Amino acid sequence: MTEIRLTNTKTRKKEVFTPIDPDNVRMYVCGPTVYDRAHLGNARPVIVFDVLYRLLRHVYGADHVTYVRNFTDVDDKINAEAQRRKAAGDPRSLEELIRERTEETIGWYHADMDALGALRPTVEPRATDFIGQMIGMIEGLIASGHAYAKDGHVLFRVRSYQGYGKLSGRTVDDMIAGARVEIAPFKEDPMDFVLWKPSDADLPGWESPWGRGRPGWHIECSAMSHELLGDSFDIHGGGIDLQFPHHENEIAQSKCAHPEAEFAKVWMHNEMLQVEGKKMSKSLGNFFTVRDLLDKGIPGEVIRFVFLSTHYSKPMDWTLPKSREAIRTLRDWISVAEQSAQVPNAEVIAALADDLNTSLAITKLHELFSGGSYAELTASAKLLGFDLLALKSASWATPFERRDLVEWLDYNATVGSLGWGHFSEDTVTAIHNLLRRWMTLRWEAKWSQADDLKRSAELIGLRFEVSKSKDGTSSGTAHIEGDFDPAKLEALK
RNA sequence: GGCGGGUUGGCGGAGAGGUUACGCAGCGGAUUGCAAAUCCGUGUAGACCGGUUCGAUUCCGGUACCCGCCUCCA
Repeated sequence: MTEIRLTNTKTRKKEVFTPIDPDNVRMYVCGPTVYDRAHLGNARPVIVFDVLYRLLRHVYGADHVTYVRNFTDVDDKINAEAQRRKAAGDPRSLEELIRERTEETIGWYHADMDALGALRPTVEPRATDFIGQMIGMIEGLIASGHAYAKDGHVLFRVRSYQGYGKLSGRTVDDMIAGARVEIAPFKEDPMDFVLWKPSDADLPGWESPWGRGRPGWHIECSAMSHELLGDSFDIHGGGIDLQFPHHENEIAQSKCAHPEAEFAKVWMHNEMLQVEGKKMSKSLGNFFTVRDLLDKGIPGEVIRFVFLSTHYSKPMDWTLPKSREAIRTLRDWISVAEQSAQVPNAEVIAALADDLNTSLAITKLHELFSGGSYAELTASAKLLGFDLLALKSASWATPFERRDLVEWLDYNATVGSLGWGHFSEDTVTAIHNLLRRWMTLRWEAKWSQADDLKRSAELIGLRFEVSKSKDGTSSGTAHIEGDFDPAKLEALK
Protein backbone atom coordinates (compact mmCIF):
# COMPACT_ATOMS: atom_id res chain seq x y z
CA MET A 1 0.00 0.00 0.00
CA THR A 2 1.19 3.50 -0.85
CA GLU A 3 2.43 5.40 2.20
CA ILE A 4 0.95 8.88 2.25
CA ARG A 5 2.72 11.62 4.16
CA LEU A 6 1.02 14.91 4.98
CA THR A 7 2.14 18.08 6.71
CA ASN A 8 0.03 18.43 9.83
CA THR A 9 -0.47 22.04 10.88
CA LYS A 10 -1.15 20.83 14.41
CA THR A 11 2.35 19.39 14.82
CA ARG A 12 4.05 21.45 12.07
CA LYS A 13 5.59 18.25 10.78
CA LYS A 14 5.26 15.96 7.82
CA GLU A 15 3.75 12.75 9.20
CA VAL A 16 2.89 9.33 7.84
CA PHE A 17 -0.86 9.25 7.35
CA THR A 18 -2.60 6.35 9.10
CA PRO A 19 -6.37 6.38 8.82
CA ILE A 20 -8.51 5.70 11.87
CA ASP A 21 -10.47 3.26 9.71
CA PRO A 22 -8.98 2.33 6.30
CA ASP A 23 -12.43 1.20 5.21
CA ASN A 24 -13.79 4.69 5.77
CA VAL A 25 -11.23 7.49 5.49
CA ARG A 26 -12.93 10.71 6.54
CA MET A 27 -12.11 14.25 5.45
CA TYR A 28 -13.81 17.58 6.20
CA VAL A 29 -13.05 20.76 4.27
CA CYS A 30 -14.48 24.18 5.04
CA GLY A 31 -16.65 25.24 2.13
CA PRO A 32 -17.92 28.59 0.90
CA THR A 33 -20.30 31.12 2.34
CA VAL A 34 -22.91 31.17 -0.38
CA TYR A 35 -23.64 34.84 -0.88
CA ASP A 36 -22.02 35.39 -4.29
CA ARG A 37 -19.98 33.85 -7.11
CA ALA A 38 -16.84 32.04 -5.96
CA HIS A 39 -13.75 34.16 -6.55
CA LEU A 40 -10.51 32.66 -7.81
CA GLY A 41 -9.11 32.29 -4.30
CA ASN A 42 -12.05 30.10 -3.31
CA ALA A 43 -10.94 27.64 -5.98
CA ARG A 44 -7.58 26.85 -4.41
CA PRO A 45 -8.71 24.70 -1.47
CA VAL A 46 -11.27 23.06 -3.76
CA ILE A 47 -8.57 21.97 -6.21
CA VAL A 48 -5.97 21.08 -3.56
CA PHE A 49 -8.32 18.90 -1.55
CA ASP A 50 -9.81 17.43 -4.71
CA VAL A 51 -6.37 16.03 -5.51
CA LEU A 52 -6.09 14.67 -1.98
CA TYR A 53 -9.56 13.13 -2.32
CA ARG A 54 -8.53 11.47 -5.59
CA LEU A 55 -5.30 10.19 -4.03
CA LEU A 56 -7.14 8.76 -1.02
CA ARG A 57 -9.67 7.07 -3.31
CA HIS A 58 -6.81 5.64 -5.35
CA VAL A 59 -5.03 4.25 -2.29
CA TYR A 60 -7.97 3.15 -0.11
CA GLY A 61 -10.60 2.54 -2.79
CA ALA A 62 -13.25 4.85 -4.17
CA ASP A 63 -15.91 3.51 -1.81
CA HIS A 64 -13.76 3.91 1.28
CA VAL A 65 -13.38 7.67 1.46
CA THR A 66 -15.97 10.10 2.83
CA TYR A 67 -15.44 13.73 1.89
CA VAL A 68 -17.62 16.38 3.54
CA ARG A 69 -17.59 20.01 2.43
CA ASN A 70 -20.16 22.38 3.89
CA PHE A 71 -22.13 25.31 2.55
CA THR A 72 -22.41 28.19 4.98
CA ASP A 73 -25.88 29.49 4.24
CA VAL A 74 -26.44 31.58 7.34
CA ASP A 75 -24.37 34.71 7.28
CA ASP A 76 -24.69 38.48 7.52
CA LYS A 77 -23.69 39.00 3.88
CA ILE A 78 -26.49 36.70 2.76
CA ASN A 79 -28.90 38.58 5.02
CA ALA A 80 -27.73 41.89 3.61
CA GLU A 81 -28.37 40.75 0.03
CA ALA A 82 -31.85 39.49 0.94
CA GLN A 83 -32.64 42.74 2.74
CA ARG A 84 -31.43 44.69 -0.28
CA ARG A 85 -33.83 42.77 -2.53
CA LYS A 86 -36.63 43.25 -0.04
CA ALA A 87 -35.95 46.98 0.07
CA ALA A 88 -35.97 47.03 -3.73
CA GLY A 89 -39.60 45.98 -3.57
CA ASP A 90 -39.52 42.21 -3.77
CA PRO A 91 -42.80 41.08 -2.15
CA ARG A 92 -41.52 37.74 -0.89
CA SER A 93 -40.53 37.03 2.69
CA LEU A 94 -36.98 37.45 3.91
CA GLU A 95 -36.70 33.70 4.43
CA GLU A 96 -37.75 33.05 0.82
CA LEU A 97 -35.30 35.62 -0.48
CA ILE A 98 -32.46 34.13 1.54
CA ARG A 99 -33.32 30.67 0.36
CA GLU A 100 -33.40 31.86 -3.25
CA ARG A 101 -30.05 33.60 -2.90
CA THR A 102 -28.30 30.60 -1.38
CA GLU A 103 -29.90 28.19 -3.86
CA GLU A 104 -28.72 30.14 -6.87
CA THR A 105 -25.26 30.64 -5.37
CA ILE A 106 -24.89 26.92 -4.71
CA GLY A 107 -25.87 26.27 -8.34
CA TRP A 108 -23.17 28.68 -9.54
CA TYR A 109 -20.64 27.15 -7.21
CA HIS A 110 -21.32 23.66 -8.50
CA ALA A 111 -21.10 24.77 -12.12
CA ASP A 112 -17.84 26.64 -11.56
CA MET A 113 -16.12 23.95 -9.51
CA ASP A 114 -17.26 21.24 -11.93
CA ALA A 115 -15.57 23.24 -14.67
CA LEU A 116 -12.34 23.05 -12.69
CA GLY A 117 -12.55 19.28 -12.77
CA ALA A 118 -13.28 18.95 -9.05
CA LEU A 119 -15.25 15.90 -7.98
CA ARG A 120 -18.32 16.60 -5.88
CA PRO A 121 -17.75 15.69 -2.20
CA THR A 122 -19.62 12.73 -0.76
CA VAL A 123 -21.80 15.05 1.33
CA GLU A 124 -22.36 18.81 1.04
CA PRO A 125 -24.31 19.78 4.15
CA ARG A 126 -25.96 23.16 4.55
CA ALA A 127 -25.59 24.84 7.92
CA THR A 128 -29.30 25.62 8.14
CA ASP A 129 -30.11 21.90 8.03
CA PHE A 130 -28.13 21.33 11.23
CA ILE A 131 -29.43 24.04 13.55
CA GLY A 132 -30.80 21.42 15.94
CA GLN A 133 -27.41 19.75 16.28
CA MET A 134 -25.76 23.12 16.87
CA ILE A 135 -28.22 23.99 19.63
CA GLY A 136 -27.63 20.58 21.20
CA MET A 137 -23.88 21.07 21.15
CA ILE A 138 -24.18 24.56 22.66
CA GLU A 139 -26.41 23.24 25.45
CA GLY A 140 -23.79 20.62 26.24
CA LEU A 141 -21.05 23.24 26.35
CA ILE A 142 -23.08 25.36 28.77
CA ALA A 143 -23.78 22.33 30.96
CA SER A 144 -20.08 21.49 31.15
CA GLY A 145 -19.11 25.06 31.98
CA HIS A 146 -17.37 25.83 28.68
CA ALA A 147 -19.98 28.34 27.56
CA TYR A 148 -22.33 30.88 29.10
CA ALA A 149 -25.48 32.72 28.05
CA LYS A 150 -25.72 36.49 28.42
CA ASP A 151 -28.23 38.94 26.95
CA GLY A 152 -29.50 36.48 24.33
CA HIS A 153 -25.96 35.60 23.31
CA VAL A 154 -24.10 32.42 24.10
CA LEU A 155 -20.34 32.70 24.32
CA PHE A 156 -17.57 30.17 24.44
CA ARG A 157 -15.37 30.57 27.51
CA VAL A 158 -11.93 30.52 25.92
CA ARG A 159 -10.10 30.27 29.24
CA SER A 160 -11.90 26.99 29.94
CA TYR A 161 -9.98 25.17 27.22
CA GLN A 162 -6.30 25.01 27.99
CA GLY A 163 -5.34 23.90 24.50
CA TYR A 164 -6.71 27.12 23.02
CA GLY A 165 -4.19 28.63 20.59
CA LYS A 166 -2.20 25.47 20.03
CA LEU A 167 -3.11 25.08 16.36
CA SER A 168 -2.12 28.62 15.43
CA GLY A 169 0.77 28.90 17.87
CA ARG A 170 -0.56 31.69 20.05
CA THR A 171 -1.67 32.15 23.59
CA VAL A 172 -4.77 33.93 24.77
CA ASP A 173 -2.61 36.52 26.54
CA ASP A 174 -0.59 37.22 23.40
CA MET A 175 -3.73 37.86 21.45
CA ILE A 176 -5.22 40.19 24.00
CA ALA A 177 -1.94 42.09 23.99
CA GLY A 178 -2.43 42.45 20.23
CA ALA A 179 -5.24 44.91 21.03
CA ARG A 180 -7.24 44.09 17.93
CA VAL A 181 -9.92 42.24 19.83
CA GLU A 182 -13.47 43.42 20.03
CA ILE A 183 -14.56 44.05 23.60
CA ALA A 184 -18.30 43.52 23.83
CA PRO A 185 -20.05 44.21 27.14
CA PHE A 186 -21.55 40.72 27.32
CA LYS A 187 -18.15 39.00 27.18
CA GLU A 188 -16.42 37.69 30.30
CA ASP A 189 -13.15 37.74 28.45
CA PRO A 190 -12.30 39.71 25.31
CA MET A 191 -11.31 36.55 23.44
CA ASP A 192 -14.57 34.69 24.08
CA PHE A 193 -16.39 34.06 20.83
CA VAL A 194 -20.04 33.81 19.87
CA LEU A 195 -21.82 30.46 19.65
CA TRP A 196 -25.30 31.92 19.34
CA LYS A 197 -26.59 35.43 18.81
CA PRO A 198 -30.05 36.98 18.88
CA SER A 199 -31.94 37.85 15.69
CA ASP A 200 -34.41 40.69 15.44
CA ALA A 201 -37.48 40.52 13.20
CA ASP A 202 -35.50 41.58 10.11
CA LEU A 203 -33.10 38.65 10.36
CA PRO A 204 -33.48 34.92 9.93
CA GLY A 205 -33.76 33.15 13.25
CA TRP A 206 -34.55 29.88 14.95
CA GLU A 207 -36.16 29.28 18.31
CA SER A 208 -33.65 28.25 20.97
CA PRO A 209 -33.39 28.07 24.78
CA TRP A 210 -31.85 31.58 24.58
CA GLY A 211 -34.63 33.07 22.46
CA ARG A 212 -34.96 33.49 18.71
CA GLY A 213 -31.52 33.72 17.17
CA ARG A 214 -28.91 32.31 14.82
CA PRO A 215 -25.64 30.44 15.21
CA GLY A 216 -22.19 31.99 15.24
CA TRP A 217 -19.90 31.11 12.39
CA HIS A 218 -17.69 28.45 13.97
CA ILE A 219 -20.23 26.14 15.55
CA GLU A 220 -21.62 24.86 12.25
CA CYS A 221 -18.44 23.02 11.27
CA SER A 222 -18.16 21.41 14.70
CA ALA A 223 -21.78 20.27 14.63
CA MET A 224 -21.77 19.04 11.05
CA SER A 225 -18.45 17.22 11.18
CA HIS A 226 -19.57 15.46 14.35
CA GLU A 227 -22.91 14.49 12.87
CA LEU A 228 -21.49 13.26 9.57
CA LEU A 229 -18.01 12.00 10.45
CA GLY A 230 -18.15 11.22 14.15
CA ASP A 231 -16.20 12.27 17.25
CA SER A 232 -12.87 11.78 15.53
CA PHE A 233 -11.97 11.82 11.87
CA ASP A 234 -8.84 11.84 9.75
CA ILE A 235 -8.30 15.11 7.92
CA HIS A 236 -9.62 18.64 8.31
CA GLY A 237 -8.68 21.09 5.59
CA GLY A 238 -9.09 24.70 4.53
CA GLY A 239 -7.26 27.89 3.66
CA ILE A 240 -4.48 29.09 5.97
CA ASP A 241 -6.53 32.20 6.74
CA LEU A 242 -8.99 29.94 8.55
CA GLN A 243 -6.33 28.62 10.91
CA PHE A 244 -7.21 31.44 13.28
CA PRO A 245 -9.77 32.03 14.52
CA HIS A 246 -12.10 29.63 12.72
CA HIS A 247 -10.23 26.35 13.15
CA GLU A 248 -8.93 27.25 16.59
CA ASN A 249 -12.51 27.83 17.70
CA GLU A 250 -13.73 24.65 16.06
CA ILE A 251 -11.15 22.67 17.99
CA ALA A 252 -12.09 24.34 21.27
CA GLN A 253 -15.80 23.64 20.79
CA SER A 254 -15.41 20.08 19.59
CA LYS A 255 -12.78 19.04 22.11
CA CYS A 256 -14.82 20.46 24.98
CA ALA A 257 -18.05 18.92 23.70
CA HIS A 258 -16.39 15.53 23.20
CA PRO A 259 -13.39 15.49 25.56
CA GLU A 260 -12.75 11.80 25.03
CA ALA A 261 -12.30 12.19 21.27
CA GLU A 262 -9.41 13.44 19.17
CA PHE A 263 -11.52 15.50 16.73
CA ALA A 264 -9.41 15.96 13.56
CA LYS A 265 -6.15 13.97 13.46
CA VAL A 266 -4.50 15.90 10.66
CA TRP A 267 -5.02 19.59 9.91
CA MET A 268 -4.06 20.79 6.45
CA HIS A 269 -3.95 24.37 5.25
CA ASN A 270 -3.34 25.69 1.77
CA GLU A 271 -1.51 28.98 1.31
CA MET A 272 -3.17 31.98 -0.32
CA LEU A 273 -3.67 32.94 -3.93
CA GLN A 274 -2.11 36.05 -5.40
CA VAL A 275 -2.80 37.74 -8.72
CA GLU A 276 0.18 39.10 -10.65
CA GLY A 277 2.16 39.20 -7.41
CA LYS A 278 -0.45 40.91 -5.23
CA LYS A 279 -3.25 39.84 -2.97
CA MET A 280 -6.53 39.71 -4.85
CA SER A 281 -8.75 42.43 -3.50
CA LYS A 282 -11.52 44.66 -4.71
CA SER A 283 -9.60 47.79 -3.77
CA LEU A 284 -6.64 46.84 -5.98
CA GLY A 285 -8.97 46.16 -8.88
CA ASN A 286 -7.55 42.68 -9.43
CA PHE A 287 -10.53 40.86 -8.02
CA PHE A 288 -12.26 38.33 -10.23
CA THR A 289 -14.33 35.19 -10.04
CA VAL A 290 -13.77 31.76 -11.51
CA ARG A 291 -16.67 32.49 -13.84
CA ASP A 292 -14.95 35.66 -15.10
CA LEU A 293 -12.00 33.57 -16.26
CA LEU A 294 -14.16 30.86 -17.79
CA ASP A 295 -16.16 33.49 -19.68
CA LYS A 296 -12.91 34.95 -21.02
CA GLY A 297 -12.29 31.60 -22.65
CA ILE A 298 -9.77 30.25 -20.17
CA PRO A 299 -10.69 26.57 -19.77
CA GLY A 300 -11.21 25.24 -16.25
CA GLU A 301 -8.51 22.64 -16.78
CA VAL A 302 -6.03 25.41 -17.50
CA ILE A 303 -6.91 27.07 -14.20
CA ARG A 304 -6.50 23.72 -12.48
CA PHE A 305 -3.12 23.15 -14.14
CA VAL A 306 -1.78 26.53 -13.08
CA PHE A 307 -2.96 25.95 -9.50
CA LEU A 308 -1.36 22.51 -9.29
CA SER A 309 1.95 23.73 -10.66
CA THR A 310 2.68 25.33 -7.27
CA HIS A 311 2.81 23.32 -4.05
CA TYR A 312 -0.23 23.96 -1.88
CA SER A 313 1.86 25.17 1.05
CA LYS A 314 3.24 28.12 -0.90
CA PRO A 315 1.56 31.28 -2.07
CA MET A 316 0.36 30.74 -5.65
CA ASP A 317 0.55 33.57 -8.15
CA TRP A 318 -2.05 33.62 -10.92
CA THR A 319 -0.56 35.21 -14.05
CA LEU A 320 -1.49 35.33 -17.71
CA PRO A 321 1.83 33.85 -18.95
CA LYS A 322 1.25 30.85 -16.71
CA SER A 323 -2.16 30.21 -18.20
CA ARG A 324 -0.72 30.45 -21.73
CA GLU A 325 1.98 27.95 -20.90
CA ALA A 326 -0.59 25.66 -19.31
CA ILE A 327 -2.86 25.63 -22.35
CA ARG A 328 0.04 24.69 -24.63
CA THR A 329 1.13 21.86 -22.37
CA LEU A 330 -2.39 20.49 -22.03
CA ARG A 331 -2.92 20.61 -25.79
CA ASP A 332 0.27 18.61 -26.30
CA TRP A 333 -0.82 16.02 -23.77
CA ILE A 334 -4.39 15.81 -25.03
CA SER A 335 -3.18 15.27 -28.59
CA VAL A 336 -1.38 12.07 -27.59
CA ALA A 337 -3.85 10.76 -24.98
CA GLU A 338 -4.60 7.06 -25.30
CA GLN A 339 -7.29 4.80 -23.98
CA SER A 340 -5.79 1.84 -22.15
CA ALA A 341 -5.84 -0.22 -18.98
CA GLN A 342 -2.61 1.44 -17.86
CA VAL A 343 -2.36 2.33 -14.16
CA PRO A 344 -0.89 5.67 -13.02
CA ASN A 345 2.89 5.97 -13.01
CA ALA A 346 4.52 5.00 -9.70
CA GLU A 347 6.59 8.18 -9.52
CA VAL A 348 3.51 10.33 -10.04
CA ILE A 349 1.75 8.51 -7.20
CA ALA A 350 4.85 8.82 -5.02
CA ALA A 351 5.03 12.58 -5.67
CA LEU A 352 1.38 13.04 -4.67
CA ALA A 353 1.79 10.75 -1.67
CA ASP A 354 4.66 12.94 -0.47
CA ASP A 355 2.53 15.75 0.95
CA LEU A 356 0.67 16.36 -2.31
CA ASN A 357 3.67 17.44 -4.36
CA THR A 358 1.60 18.28 -7.42
CA SER A 359 4.37 20.31 -8.97
CA LEU A 360 6.73 17.32 -8.96
CA ALA A 361 3.91 15.12 -10.26
CA ILE A 362 3.51 17.48 -13.23
CA THR A 363 7.25 17.23 -13.87
CA LYS A 364 6.85 13.46 -14.06
CA LEU A 365 3.98 13.91 -16.52
CA HIS A 366 6.28 16.03 -18.70
CA GLU A 367 8.79 13.20 -18.66
CA LEU A 368 6.15 10.63 -19.62
CA PHE A 369 5.17 12.87 -22.51
CA SER A 370 8.67 13.41 -23.82
CA GLY A 371 9.45 9.72 -23.33
CA GLY A 372 6.46 8.71 -25.45
CA SER A 373 4.67 6.85 -22.64
CA TYR A 374 1.31 8.16 -23.69
CA ALA A 375 -0.93 5.55 -22.11
CA GLU A 376 0.83 6.05 -18.78
CA LEU A 377 0.62 9.81 -19.19
CA THR A 378 -3.13 9.55 -19.74
CA ALA A 379 -3.66 7.35 -16.69
CA SER A 380 -1.40 9.48 -14.50
CA ALA A 381 -2.92 12.81 -15.54
CA LYS A 382 -6.31 11.42 -14.58
CA LEU A 383 -5.11 10.98 -11.00
CA LEU A 384 -4.47 14.72 -10.93
CA GLY A 385 -7.94 15.36 -12.30
CA PHE A 386 -7.12 15.87 -15.97
CA ASP A 387 -9.26 13.65 -18.17
CA LEU A 388 -7.15 13.99 -21.30
CA LEU A 389 -9.30 11.59 -23.34
CA ALA A 390 -12.50 13.46 -22.58
CA LEU A 391 -10.75 16.74 -23.41
CA LYS A 392 -10.06 15.57 -26.95
CA SER A 393 -13.57 16.77 -27.77
CA ALA A 394 -13.13 20.15 -26.04
CA SER A 395 -13.20 22.95 -28.58
CA TRP A 396 -10.09 24.62 -27.17
CA ALA A 397 -8.13 21.39 -27.50
CA THR A 398 -9.41 20.38 -30.94
CA PRO A 399 -6.87 21.14 -33.63
CA PHE A 400 -8.44 22.77 -36.66
CA GLU A 401 -6.87 22.15 -40.02
CA ARG A 402 -7.95 22.64 -43.61
CA ARG A 403 -5.68 22.56 -46.62
CA ASP A 404 -6.71 23.52 -50.16
CA LEU A 405 -4.56 22.35 -53.05
CA VAL A 406 -4.80 24.93 -55.80
CA GLU A 407 -3.22 25.84 -59.09
CA TRP A 408 -1.15 28.83 -58.15
CA LEU A 409 0.64 30.92 -60.72
CA ASP A 410 3.29 28.67 -62.18
CA TYR A 411 3.48 26.14 -59.40
CA ASN A 412 1.25 24.12 -57.17
CA ALA A 413 0.66 25.64 -53.79
CA THR A 414 -1.17 24.57 -50.75
CA VAL A 415 -3.16 27.07 -48.78
CA GLY A 416 -4.15 25.97 -45.31
CA SER A 417 -5.30 27.15 -41.95
CA LEU A 418 -4.48 25.90 -38.49
CA GLY A 419 -6.04 26.74 -35.16
CA TRP A 420 -8.02 25.44 -32.22
CA GLY A 421 -11.79 25.04 -32.20
CA HIS A 422 -14.47 24.88 -34.85
CA PHE A 423 -14.91 27.28 -37.79
CA SER A 424 -17.46 27.44 -40.59
CA GLU A 425 -16.69 26.70 -44.23
CA ASP A 426 -17.39 30.31 -45.20
CA THR A 427 -15.06 31.65 -42.56
CA VAL A 428 -12.23 29.39 -43.61
CA THR A 429 -12.75 30.14 -47.30
CA ALA A 430 -12.54 33.85 -46.53
CA ILE A 431 -9.36 33.29 -44.56
CA HIS A 432 -7.84 31.33 -47.42
CA ASN A 433 -8.74 34.06 -49.91
CA LEU A 434 -6.95 36.59 -47.74
CA LEU A 435 -3.97 34.30 -47.49
CA ARG A 436 -3.84 33.89 -51.27
CA ARG A 437 -3.94 37.64 -51.72
CA TRP A 438 -0.98 37.94 -49.39
CA MET A 439 0.91 35.23 -51.26
CA THR A 440 0.25 36.93 -54.60
CA LEU A 441 1.67 40.19 -53.30
CA ARG A 442 4.74 38.31 -52.12
CA TRP A 443 5.10 36.55 -55.47
CA GLU A 444 4.96 39.94 -57.16
CA ALA A 445 7.59 41.20 -54.70
CA LYS A 446 5.23 43.88 -53.40
CA TRP A 447 6.76 43.49 -49.95
CA SER A 448 5.33 46.57 -48.25
CA GLN A 449 1.79 45.80 -49.36
CA ALA A 450 2.25 42.20 -48.32
CA ASP A 451 3.49 43.25 -44.89
CA ASP A 452 0.61 45.70 -44.48
CA LEU A 453 -1.90 42.96 -45.19
CA LYS A 454 -0.09 40.60 -42.83
CA ARG A 455 -0.20 43.19 -40.04
CA SER A 456 -3.91 43.86 -40.58
CA ALA A 457 -4.59 40.14 -40.40
CA GLU A 458 -2.66 39.87 -37.17
CA LEU A 459 -4.86 42.54 -35.63
CA ILE A 460 -7.91 40.31 -36.05
CA GLY A 461 -6.14 37.18 -34.83
CA LEU A 462 -4.72 35.64 -38.01
CA ARG A 463 -1.02 34.96 -38.40
CA PHE A 464 0.19 34.24 -41.93
CA GLU A 465 3.17 32.09 -42.74
CA VAL A 466 4.74 30.72 -45.88
CA SER A 467 7.24 27.99 -46.54
CA LYS A 468 8.93 26.87 -49.74
CA SER A 469 9.99 23.37 -50.54
CA LYS A 470 12.93 22.29 -52.67
CA ASP A 471 10.90 21.64 -55.82
CA GLY A 472 9.73 25.25 -55.83
CA THR A 473 6.31 24.55 -54.41
CA SER A 474 5.31 26.96 -51.73
CA SER A 475 2.53 26.74 -49.26
CA GLY A 476 0.85 29.28 -47.06
CA THR A 477 -0.65 28.77 -43.68
CA ALA A 478 -3.00 30.96 -41.71
CA HIS A 479 -2.71 30.42 -37.96
CA ILE A 480 -5.99 31.15 -36.28
CA GLU A 481 -5.17 32.58 -32.85
CA GLY A 482 -7.20 32.35 -29.68
CA ASP A 483 -8.52 35.91 -30.03
CA PHE A 484 -9.70 35.46 -33.63
CA ASP A 485 -13.19 36.82 -34.24
CA PRO A 486 -14.84 35.77 -37.54
CA ALA A 487 -17.02 38.87 -37.46
CA LYS A 488 -13.97 41.08 -38.00
CA LEU A 489 -13.13 39.30 -41.24
CA GLU A 490 -15.52 41.52 -43.22
CA ALA A 491 -13.32 44.57 -42.90
CA LEU A 492 -10.44 42.85 -44.71
CA LYS A 493 -12.39 41.25 -47.55
C1' G B 1 2.96 44.81 18.62
C1' G B 2 1.92 39.09 18.49
C1' C B 3 1.94 34.52 15.42
C1' G B 4 3.08 32.05 10.87
C1' G B 5 5.07 31.43 5.76
C1' G B 6 8.47 32.80 1.91
C1' U B 7 13.28 34.52 -0.77
C1' U B 8 16.35 29.05 -6.34
C1' G B 9 18.93 30.46 -13.31
C1' G B 10 15.47 35.47 -18.18
C1' C B 11 10.41 33.52 -16.19
C1' G B 12 7.71 29.56 -13.59
C1' G B 13 8.98 25.83 -10.17
C1' A B 14 10.82 20.90 -7.43
C1' G B 15 13.98 17.35 -5.13
C1' A B 16 18.47 15.98 -2.84
C1' G B 17 24.53 17.23 2.25
C1' G B 18 28.55 15.70 -2.89
C1' U B 19 26.22 13.21 -9.19
C1' U B 20 21.32 16.62 -15.62
C1' A B 21 15.47 18.59 -11.94
C1' C B 22 11.57 19.71 -15.15
C1' G B 23 8.63 23.28 -18.28
C1' C B 24 8.70 27.93 -20.93
C1' A B 25 11.82 31.60 -23.03
C1' G B 26 17.08 32.38 -25.11
C1' C B 27 21.17 30.83 -28.19
C1' G B 28 23.47 27.50 -32.44
C1' G B 29 22.10 24.18 -36.45
C1' A B 30 18.56 21.31 -39.91
C1' U B 31 15.82 25.72 -43.47
C1' U B 32 14.37 30.05 -45.12
C1' G B 33 12.92 38.28 -47.56
C1' C B 34 10.91 38.63 -42.44
C1' A B 35 8.48 35.26 -39.32
C1' A B 36 6.09 30.57 -37.29
C1' A B 37 6.11 25.10 -36.40
C1' U B 38 9.08 20.67 -35.73
C1' C B 39 13.69 18.14 -34.66
C1' C B 40 18.87 18.12 -32.75
C1' G B 41 22.38 20.57 -29.59
C1' U B 42 23.37 24.22 -25.67
C1' G B 43 24.36 28.32 -21.58
C1' U B 44 22.45 30.44 -17.08
C1' A B 45 20.83 29.56 -10.07
C1' G B 46 20.16 29.25 -5.00
C1' A B 47 18.67 37.20 -0.91
C1' C B 48 22.84 38.61 2.54
C1' C B 49 26.35 37.48 6.76
C1' G B 50 28.29 33.83 9.92
C1' G B 51 28.59 28.58 11.82
C1' U B 52 28.70 22.95 11.43
C1' U B 53 31.20 19.75 7.57
C1' C B 54 36.34 16.97 3.69
C1' G B 55 32.18 19.36 1.08
C1' A B 56 25.82 23.35 1.82
C1' U B 57 21.66 26.09 -2.53
C1' U B 58 20.27 21.76 0.92
C1' C B 59 21.52 21.57 8.32
C1' C B 60 22.03 25.67 12.41
C1' G B 61 22.11 31.02 13.95
C1' G B 62 21.55 36.09 12.58
C1' U B 63 20.28 40.25 9.00
C1' A B 64 17.39 42.31 5.02
C1' C B 65 13.18 42.23 2.09
C1' C B 66 8.25 40.20 0.72
C1' C B 67 3.55 37.99 2.11
C1' G B 68 -0.51 36.18 5.24
C1' C B 69 -3.40 35.97 9.85
C1' C B 70 -4.64 38.57 14.47
C1' U B 71 -10.99 42.81 11.42
C1' C B 72 -17.24 36.33 10.79
C1' C B 73 -13.00 38.42 2.57
C1' A B 74 -10.44 31.01 1.32
